Parts: sequence; C-alpha cells; structure tokens
Amino acid sequence: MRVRNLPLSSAYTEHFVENGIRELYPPQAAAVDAGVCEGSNVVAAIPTASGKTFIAQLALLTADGPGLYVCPLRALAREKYEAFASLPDLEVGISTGDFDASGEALAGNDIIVATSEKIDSAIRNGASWVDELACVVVDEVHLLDADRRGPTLEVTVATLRRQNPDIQVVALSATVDNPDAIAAWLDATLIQSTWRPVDLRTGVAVGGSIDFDDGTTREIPLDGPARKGGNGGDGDGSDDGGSDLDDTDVTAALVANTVAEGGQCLAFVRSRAEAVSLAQRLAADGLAEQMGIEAAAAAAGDEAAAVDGTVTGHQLADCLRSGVAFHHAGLRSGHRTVVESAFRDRDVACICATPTLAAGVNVPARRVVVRDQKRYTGSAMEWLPTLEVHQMCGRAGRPGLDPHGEAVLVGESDSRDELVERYVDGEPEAVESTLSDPASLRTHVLSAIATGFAETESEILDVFEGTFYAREAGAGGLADAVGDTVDDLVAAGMVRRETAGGVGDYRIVATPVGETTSRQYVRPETGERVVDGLRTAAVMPNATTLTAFELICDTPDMQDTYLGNEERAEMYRFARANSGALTTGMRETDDFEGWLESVKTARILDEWIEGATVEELVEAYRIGPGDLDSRVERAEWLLSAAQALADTIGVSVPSVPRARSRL
DNA sequence: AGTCACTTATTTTAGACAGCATGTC
DNA sequence: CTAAAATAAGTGACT
Repeated sequence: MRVRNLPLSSAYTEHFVENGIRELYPPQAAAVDAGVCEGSNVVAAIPTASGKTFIAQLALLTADGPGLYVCPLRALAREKYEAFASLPDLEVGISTGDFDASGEALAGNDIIVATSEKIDSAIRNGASWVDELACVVVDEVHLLDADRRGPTLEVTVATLRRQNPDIQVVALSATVDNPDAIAAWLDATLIQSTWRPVDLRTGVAVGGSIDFDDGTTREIPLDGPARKGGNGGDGDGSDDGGSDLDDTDVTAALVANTVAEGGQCLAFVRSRAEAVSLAQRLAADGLAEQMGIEAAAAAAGDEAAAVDGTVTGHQLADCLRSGVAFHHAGLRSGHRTVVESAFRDRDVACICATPTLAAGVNVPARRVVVRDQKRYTGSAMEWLPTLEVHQMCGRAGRPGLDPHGEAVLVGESDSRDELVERYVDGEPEAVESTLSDPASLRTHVLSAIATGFAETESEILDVFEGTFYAREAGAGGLADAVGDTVDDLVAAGMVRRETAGGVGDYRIVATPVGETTSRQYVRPETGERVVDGLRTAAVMPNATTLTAFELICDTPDMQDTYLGNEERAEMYRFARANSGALTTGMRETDDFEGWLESVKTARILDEWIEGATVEELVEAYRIGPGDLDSRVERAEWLLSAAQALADTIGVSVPSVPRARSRL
C-alpha cells in the first residue's frame, strides 16, 4: 500500500513522501484496512519502532474534527508534539504538567498532545474542548495495568467515550498477552503483528557464547580482564567455558564487541549505582578511541560538566569523555538530554542504564545487553516482567542503520534455560486492570462526584461502566467496593450524603474540601492530611517554612526519601529540636519511620530555599541531583494545592505562601 | 606500630504523572 | 517462600 493512495490531502502525502515514507509498513497497511482513516476504532499491538506514530497520524489527520494524542511520559509528549507540529497547516497544542505551548486555550487546535493525567485533570476542571474531540489516540495502552496510573488512563478513556459516544479510539500497545481483551473493551479491530523494520534476534550469553533464538550461535572474544592470579584452586572447572568471568565481564566483552563491529550498545542493569559503576569500568576500555570519536566525546563531557558541579555530574562527564555514559532517574534533565542526544549522534559507544531508558524516548542501538534480569522489589528479588525485558530488547536495531538488532541476556550456565523460557520464548504478561485498588477508587470516585457526573452509588457505577475493569470483571464487581469507598470519603470529609425528600433517598455531593482536592489533582488522602495540617499550623505560635514543607511532604503525593541508618539518629534529633515547628508530634504517628522520611524531605526543601546548593544537598543527604529537582517540582505543586485548600477552609497559614514564593 | 590480605557484617536497592498564573527584548 | 552487590568493619599474619 502506498502513501499516495491514502485518503489524505496532498499537502500531507507530499510531506510524508519528502520524509521518505512512500510505502506503508505491513502493520500500517493493516490499520488502514481496518479503517483508521474512516473513523474506525483500532487497537494496534505491535513492536516499538514499527510505525505506530504514523498510524496515529493517519487517524488524527483523517478524523472529522480535533484529535487528542494521549501518552504516558512528558518527554514522549514533547517528542510527539514536535513530530505533529512539523506537519503542514496544522495547529498543534501540547499540555503536560511542565510544559504548555498552545497559547491561551487548547480549544481551536487540530491536535492536542497530552499526558493522561492532564486529560483527567482537564475533565475534572470542565474543559470544554474535551467534548469536541473526534478522535483520541492512546499510546502505550498496556500501561493500563500500572499502579495508580493505569486506573487514571482507563477512567479517562471511559469518560471521554461516555461524553462523546462517536469518538474514534485508536490504541497503541506493546506486544502483550491479551490485546484482544483491550480491543474488545474499545470495540476496536485488533491489529497484531511482530513485524519490525529491522530484524531483531534475542539470545542468551553464557561465558563468551551466545545462543540466539534463530538457532545461531556466536562466540564473543573475551579479552578478559586479568583473571585473579590465584592458584588453580578456586576455578575448579565448574561449568562450561570461561566460567570464572562474571556477568559484568561478559557484558563488557559484549559492549567491546559491538563497538569493534561499528555499532552502539545499551546495557541494562539493576540499580543506579551499578549503572554508574559499569560505565566507569567501561570507560577504561578506550571505546572512544576505537570509534574515533574522542573530540565529540570530549565535547559531550564538557556539556555534561556544565550542568552542575555535583559528583554525579563529574562522574558522567568523565565517562562521556571516554565514550560511555550512564542514565537513570537520579540524573537531572540536563544530563539526560546530553546523554540521549550524544548517543543519537553516535558520540557515545554505550549507555549503562536502569529501566528509565526502556520505555522513555527513542534511543535505538545495534545491540542491547540485559545484564540483570532480577530486581529488588521491597521484599525480595524478583524476575523482571517479560514485558519490560521485551521493551528493553526492542530498543535494538536502528532502522536503516543497522543490518539487524541484537538483544542479549547475560546469564550463567544454570540460569540459561530459565532465561530462554521466560524471556526469549516466553509470552509477555496479560494486561490487567488495577482499578479495584481502594486508593485508586477513592481518587476516581471523588472525581466522579466532584465533577457532578454522579450523585448516587449507582451513577458512580455508570461512570465506571466503560472501564476496562468493568469489561473484564463486570461492573457489578465494583458495587460493594464503591459503597465502601463512599463511606471512606465521607469519613475523610471529602463528600457527604444529602437526604433529598423521600425516605432513604439521598444524593452524594462533594464538600468544598473534596471539590478543591479533586480540582487540585491531589489524592483524597493528601487533601485530608493537608487540611488537618493546616488547621494545626494555623494555631501554632511559631509555624515556619519547615512547617509548610512537613505538611506537604507527609502525604502520599510526595515521594519519600530514603533515610539511611546512619542518618536516622541525626534526623531524630533534628525532628525533636524542631518539634515546635512540626504539625505532627513524635508520638502521634503510627508510621514513625515514614514520617521521619517526610521530615527529611521537608528539611532538604527548607535548606534549599535557605540557599543551599544542589551540590551541598546531594552530598549531605545522599540523593541524586535529579531527585532534588523532582522534589522541588512536586513541592511547588503541593504547596499550591495546600494554598487552595487553606482558602477553601478559610484558614490562614502565612508560611505556606512564604515557602511557595521562595521555591 | 603499621601494612596487607582476607573474612565478615552492614547497608542498600527502578521509575515518574499532576496546579496555576504570567510576562522575556 | 525467595537476593545480591558494594562497602565498611573486623581479623590476623607478617614486616
């Protein structure tokens, strides 16, 4: 199927042809056959980089009215926004928490790109443009099963369809086990394919040999680092070849081999610290020289060093100068940008990364090495979900640049079979709804009431009727849970039951606090905690900015900050010394550890507005520079929510605006 | 006393969405 | 029901 034959205006077909898109990829053609251009609902469960964006564009450009593109990450939203904005004669808007580029209103745009939370928020705040949409594209729908965020996505999609029954829905998913269930939910035609523009083969490496899924085997030269010069005693010939090399040695050999063949590599590891240490180890291998990119690598290093003076920044700069990099959420966005763009420009041989890179912006490499397949989950070490490993592997192979992509899982001889079974031959997990999680229900039930969509339990159930959960489990499955949830919300002061005339006849309405909580987009538990804190703070003789910070940090909407053993005693002293400025007494909390972590976060933020530098805070509190940035960003949001709540309950806590203005 | 090789105990562990109102030459 | 790696601290032989 050719682009020229598509029902698009010539301006668009020309644009696509100019960009080298003439012939449709098979999955794209299948989408056209399924009617994406005629307003049909379509679910495409296809690999990354097999042309999803184009399918989205077809739907949006042929839709009979404004379109919406929903995606899970801000960085992704930016990427798509730019892709759409480059199309001729098109008004494109973007709306994410950190970025708005659409003039005063989103109404009037042909295409709007936004995160799912932002759409949810727009609906709660009664944005009118939402009702005029003719088409919505949901990217990465498999995120439906993510905690917290999945329910938001499904409720948002359900609400959009309820408000707007004729809306065309196009959903793009990674390969999952039950795409048919998603398609059934959306009344859509399912397009399923494993086709990729670049071949991908996946294998398991044990020692220096890789067994691929296509039956081929490769030997990788292990110019192994000097083996420990001990006697022959320790390496008593346990397993097959080269068994005294550990996973990191194998990983290094795989990276070196990729570079020797002129490719780039992504290496996935378990933790931030290991991403850094792997990068530092690879930095000693002279990869920059081998690729002949010394000058560009040095420039990238300087760029990274210019971001800040933190230890992390220096480490990254040093690695970059040697042609390698690391990437994880503790990096500031400036660091990440340098790493990502240097890699795309081929000025970096290898990125050692945590899963940030698996689902984030597009950074394809010839080879992907997954060194660690297990991760600590809070109680034990668990295998990574197959879906996640597949997403990492899917980054292998740059269309048009690499002959094929290679994904290699590093294992031991005794784990080989398990790795093959689980990740090479294994099917990805099925997507399951998490809407029944009580915390999510509280949020969305409150929202349904506050927006006026529902006034009774049964109307709440109606709102949820269009969700993936209801489709899979039946809406009745939520009936009891919804009743309990309303009781919870009544107890929290978010809603109340109002008797209306007849006996047992009542309607549920949001209290002013509940309304503000929903509009400010904080969780009900946060709203409740903040209201309590504000009332306490209002009568405190010496409330300070620390008070304001403690109030917002001791909520589930603020991420907690790891409190090391070493620090704990000191933090305890700090809390005691400042107990007069804290809204919670030391003995009042039933989660002392959690509260102490909040105090740590509050303390960091308080020092931040007192003028402490990133370098000092990162050093003193052992957090990544990116962690500080994200906490500051959240604090801004939560303080503004706190201010709004203070206004609705008519309480004045001057330290809140004071803290806010100094962030 | 100081150094070094080695053993044992302790510590730590991925990621990332949201509000709101303006003013940059 | 399940972990693993890095680092800190401790131990002991030897100079």
